[in-house]
Amino acid sequence: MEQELTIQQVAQATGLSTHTLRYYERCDLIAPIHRANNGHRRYSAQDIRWIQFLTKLRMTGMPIRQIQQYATLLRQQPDAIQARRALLEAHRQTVVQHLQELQENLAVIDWKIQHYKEIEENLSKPVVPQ
Amino acid sequence: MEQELTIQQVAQATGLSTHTLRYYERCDLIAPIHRANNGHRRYSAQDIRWIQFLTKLRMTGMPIRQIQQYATLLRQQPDAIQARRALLEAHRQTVVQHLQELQENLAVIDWKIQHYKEIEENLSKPVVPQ
DNA sequence: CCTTGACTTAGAGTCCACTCTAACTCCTAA
DNA sequence: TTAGGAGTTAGAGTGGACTCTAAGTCAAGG
Repeated sequence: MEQELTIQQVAQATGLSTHTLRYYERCDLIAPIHRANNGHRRYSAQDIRWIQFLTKLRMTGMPIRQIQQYATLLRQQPDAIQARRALLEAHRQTVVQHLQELQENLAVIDWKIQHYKEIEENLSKPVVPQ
Repeated sequence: MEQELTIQQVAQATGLSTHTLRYYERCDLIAPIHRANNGHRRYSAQDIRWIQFLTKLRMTGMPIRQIQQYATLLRQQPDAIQARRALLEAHRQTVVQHLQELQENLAVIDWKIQHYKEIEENLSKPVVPQ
């Protein structure tokens, strides 16, 4: 009943390459994956949920080191909810800050684009207006 | 009258290291800076304005290669306003997308934090309520 | 039997953006 | 006149996160 997926299927499902999936496992971002008789990896639904979440952590810029810590908490102290929450909240703060910074810088770029538009318009005006 | 700044002062003003300032110049992100008699760099107000803007481009994730292109347009075809605008608008789009992605992923992280909070609350409740 | 193709591993290579080093030149103040 | 400090250069080194390679195993199909 337990549907287990091959590394290819997981790559498809998560958008990661098979290389990256193995790399993450080597780095302990992912706990050792269950193997089929032939030694091939078989990912459980659990595994996939975790990989999807860790991808979100990566995409928000959490470094591998920190994800390692989180993953370790998850595996070695499944009861350490507070520690996990603390880690996520710290990360949340840096993401919020990064977002703000991005927005501010984007505003400057927008301003510049607007500025260029105005110049372009003036250039296209007839030399002697009216 | 023209206040020209030393590399140290520019580092101070922009938050970049002197190393990075020289590196940017070597990579042609910054045009060759005017030199004092002793060969030391002297940055003009213009230079500083450009460095500040390029820092915003970097902080929004524009790769060095692309900033090189923009800088080249700026120096070699000061009239190519349209090309510059096109470049910035393309970048703008990727930033907007990245922002959106960040926000979505942040929402998932927030949700997880919330989830942990609830678990913590339940754990702290008396075993036999009421 | 032999090939094909999906997997395995350890380890090497790549890309990006810095960041640092070593050897050197000047200038100034003790 | 010499010691310190701020510059200069070319080029090497670093850190992070992949990404790829080579050599091997194994199962199924022709």
